[in-house]
Amino acid sequence: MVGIRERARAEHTADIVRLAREQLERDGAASLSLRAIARDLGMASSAIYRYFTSRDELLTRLIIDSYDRLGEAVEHADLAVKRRKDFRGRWRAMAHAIRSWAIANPAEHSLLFGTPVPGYTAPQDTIGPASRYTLVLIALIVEMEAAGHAATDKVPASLRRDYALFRSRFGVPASDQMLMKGMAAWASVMGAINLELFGHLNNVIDTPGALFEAVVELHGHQLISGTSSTLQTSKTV
Amino acid sequence: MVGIRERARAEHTADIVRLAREQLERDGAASLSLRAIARDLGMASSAIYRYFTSRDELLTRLIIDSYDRLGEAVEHADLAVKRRKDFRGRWRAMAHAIRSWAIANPAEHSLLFGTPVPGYTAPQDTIGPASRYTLVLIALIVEMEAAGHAATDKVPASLRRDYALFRSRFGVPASDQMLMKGMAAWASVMGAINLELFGHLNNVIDTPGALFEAVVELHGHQLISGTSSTLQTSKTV
DNA sequence: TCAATGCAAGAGCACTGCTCTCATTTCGGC
DNA sequence: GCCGAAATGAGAGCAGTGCTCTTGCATTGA
Repeated sequence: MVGIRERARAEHTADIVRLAREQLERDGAASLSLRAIARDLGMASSAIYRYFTSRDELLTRLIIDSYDRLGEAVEHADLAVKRRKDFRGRWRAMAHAIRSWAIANPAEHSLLFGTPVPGYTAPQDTIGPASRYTLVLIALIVEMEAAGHAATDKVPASLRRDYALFRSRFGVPASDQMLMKGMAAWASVMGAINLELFGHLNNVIDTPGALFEAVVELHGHQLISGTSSTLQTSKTV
Repeated sequence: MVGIRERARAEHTADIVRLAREQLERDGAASLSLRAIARDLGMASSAIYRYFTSRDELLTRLIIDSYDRLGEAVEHADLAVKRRKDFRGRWRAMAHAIRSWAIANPAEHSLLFGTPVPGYTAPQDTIGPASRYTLVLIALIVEMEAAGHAATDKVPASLRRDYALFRSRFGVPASDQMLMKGMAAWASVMGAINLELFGHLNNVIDTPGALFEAVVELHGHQLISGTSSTLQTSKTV
């Protein structure tokens, strides 16, 4: 039997989160106000603290939810590619999914990938959901390698230990080379999206989507081809 | 003859900016407080408004200054490479300069490349200084191309008009291909730095500097080599 | 010398996160 | 069903914020 109180508590918590998300989407994370939420809910501002001990805790909840939504969007985009061996198509799909989600939810994207809120340190709860969208990417490069897409680039010695740790820590059977390429591709995609969303292309280029596509294609090449161009040359000559 | 008043005004303005920058470095942009600055200066908070009409105006001043410092750092790093034809070395130098500056000045970096302050829209004054560090990059690819480093990658049709506009708007004599590679390299570098500084590599990799280096090398290849790997293959075969 | 201007201070407004107290409502054991 | 314990909500209040307005004083240029 679920008590009246328990039920009301769940509802109120959900209401707070819902209103917080609306406010977040409208005004951005920085101007998220507990008092405003309380007003909208018709309750005293102090009552909010029965559900969230601080503004940061509410923010953490929003962050976790956002990571989850992003992860879901990317997973969905990947699974929508029917030919599972079409690695380039899957790479395109997930990269564009990240960008589309960011454009559709700019405030959430900023919350996740923008300036960390000062004084706020992400608690352990966030690192699980935070990795969800990257797991899709990792799965891709693992499958690629299993399908014979070996990479032969030179890997800086300084990274080998990191990659070894990464492999054992997350149980990812991918080569150093593939991990390096994958992370570089990841960084590029996130960088292009950030530049676009944070206005750094405003007076530079009119169709940021096209630039993004160029970045995606370029790293698609990198991922698919066995080596980067210079080494390729010395091999084919 | 410079009046007492004029002199005092300049000094006070400089003091305000100096204290603001100290506060920025210590606590981040979000918690920059005019009242705190006024306290440190031993003056009434309302007096600050004689020098800056709003908090945003002070922030704008800090942004412009930061862009200028970043630009200076990158220019300096580029000029420190004596062999001007060592394009790869120059690319490395400027990429690492951007990262070093960001690590040395995390709050400033966040101010420039993090979440835009809500409700704040960058005035025209900022776009000049904002482009300073990118001009170094642009100069590099122009010189590279002049030295015969032509790129033959396929350029998406959707970007041609943008690049044509870019060329005429900024008077940059670079090919579509080179512009595309340059922007992709730029996005990657900024992306890797943001991921590192905003904590997204925290539980992933222990030596972010090494990952950054890998990204830099990868795009160094891209910039130097005539084509990306796939096209290269079809040419050399 | 004197009016005009620049400037600093102080009070005040509307807002924020957060804490404390106090009354009310619900819950679980008897 | 009763009663103490726990959960909950309201309200006042603290310390802080950006910003405005008035008021008095100091500097300036004619």
